[in-house]
Amino acid sequence: MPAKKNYWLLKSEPDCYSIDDLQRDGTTFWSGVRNYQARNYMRDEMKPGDGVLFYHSSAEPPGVAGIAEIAREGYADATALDPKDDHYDPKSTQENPIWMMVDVKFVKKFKELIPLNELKETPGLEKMMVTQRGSRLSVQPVTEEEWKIVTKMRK
DNA sequence: GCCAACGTTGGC
DNA sequence: GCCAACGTTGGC
Repeated sequence: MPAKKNYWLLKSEPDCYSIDDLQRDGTTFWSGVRNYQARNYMRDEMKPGDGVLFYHSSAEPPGVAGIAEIAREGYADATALDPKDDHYDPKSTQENPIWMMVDVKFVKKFKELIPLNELKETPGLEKMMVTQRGSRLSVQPVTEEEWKIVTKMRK
């Protein structure tokens, strides 16, 4: 029996990497995550085919911009191994990587972004991590119920 | 630009 | 192992 599909919310600052960039690239490495909880999700729980809500953070307005999909399970984050990279971490090695990345594939861009405000007002999303005050985690699990609600909010 | 939240670091 | 200081995230 195939493993049950999981759902995620990935934050990106659109000034840095937006849904349009993902649409252009098709697939990208989700590198540079330097938080252990987020790392654990990527290393232990993400698998190809999982659904991704692509979230624009530090944007005006912040919100869910579209849908993507996990294309490759966690592997060593190359940016942690490169001394010239801003995200270089000397504690991480190819044999013993501390940080992980996954590959993410574009699925669709919503006709209109779903602003965080609207998520907060939508019944069923009260417990969603991103709607909680002070939620900073850049890789968040999303329940199947939340996924269904959010993905039905836009074309 | 401000500041709340919160993860990380380092002195003890 | 505690906890204050510090840095970062991210909404507003």
